[in-house]
Amino acid sequence: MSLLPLPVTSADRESCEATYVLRRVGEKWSVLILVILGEGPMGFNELDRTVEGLSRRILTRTLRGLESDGLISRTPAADRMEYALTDSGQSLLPLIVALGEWAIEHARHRR
Amino acid sequence: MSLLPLPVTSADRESCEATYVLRRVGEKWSVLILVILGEGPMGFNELDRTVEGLSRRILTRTLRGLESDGLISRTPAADRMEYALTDSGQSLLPLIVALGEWAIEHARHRR
DNA sequence: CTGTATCCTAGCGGATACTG
DNA sequence: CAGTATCCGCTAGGATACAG
Repeated sequence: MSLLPLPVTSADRESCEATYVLRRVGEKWSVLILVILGEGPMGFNELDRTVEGLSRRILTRTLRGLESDGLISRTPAADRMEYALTDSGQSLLPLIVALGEWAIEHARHRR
Repeated sequence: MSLLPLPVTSADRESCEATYVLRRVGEKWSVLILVILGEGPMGFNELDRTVEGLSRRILTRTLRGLESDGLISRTPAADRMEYALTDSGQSLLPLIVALGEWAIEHARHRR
């Protein structure tokens, strides 16, 4: 039995819900932000200071992307913006962590 | 207890084995190719015909990428090239499928 | 059958400076 | 504190044509 309809058409791809999550996961900082927020909500500047090498511009865009996918929430708190995982984001986290652990177990042989 | 060292430095990121897999998974066709090869080895043209909307150029690059990550093998067979999942690729597949299933369960609310 | 060569576009990622 | 405005380089993705 087959997981996929073969041949795979463009329409199949467009209709596939999986692609957008995969793209998001492939972004440079998204997963890191998700893992960090997995340890608790944070403000914008707190995130900015926590992740070295990430500019505010990119942080903003990354947060917006995660928010538009419903993975994190963005709520104004007293004197700061607070970012936190949504239930959706919470439920995705273990899968991402599993991917990370897989990668660590399988030493890369590239290059 | 924390999964991460906080703050996260650039060096932490560079040393993290997870990133390259995440990037690969985020590529447009990689996961699809992995899933297809999960059903059995295939030749180049077979793949080309199976996946509609994927040019030979991009197919070549995708295959090379997966190969350089050790996820698929590329062996000359009688009158064709044969691509197949490696053990490494086999072991990654369930995690990818899990991600796909997660995405299907959680209807996107974007846009 | 299995690619390569060329050329092009869009978008990610980033540096730097400015804003309410 | 939480962003925006500009500008810029790199590369993923693709169209099209050619090659051994």
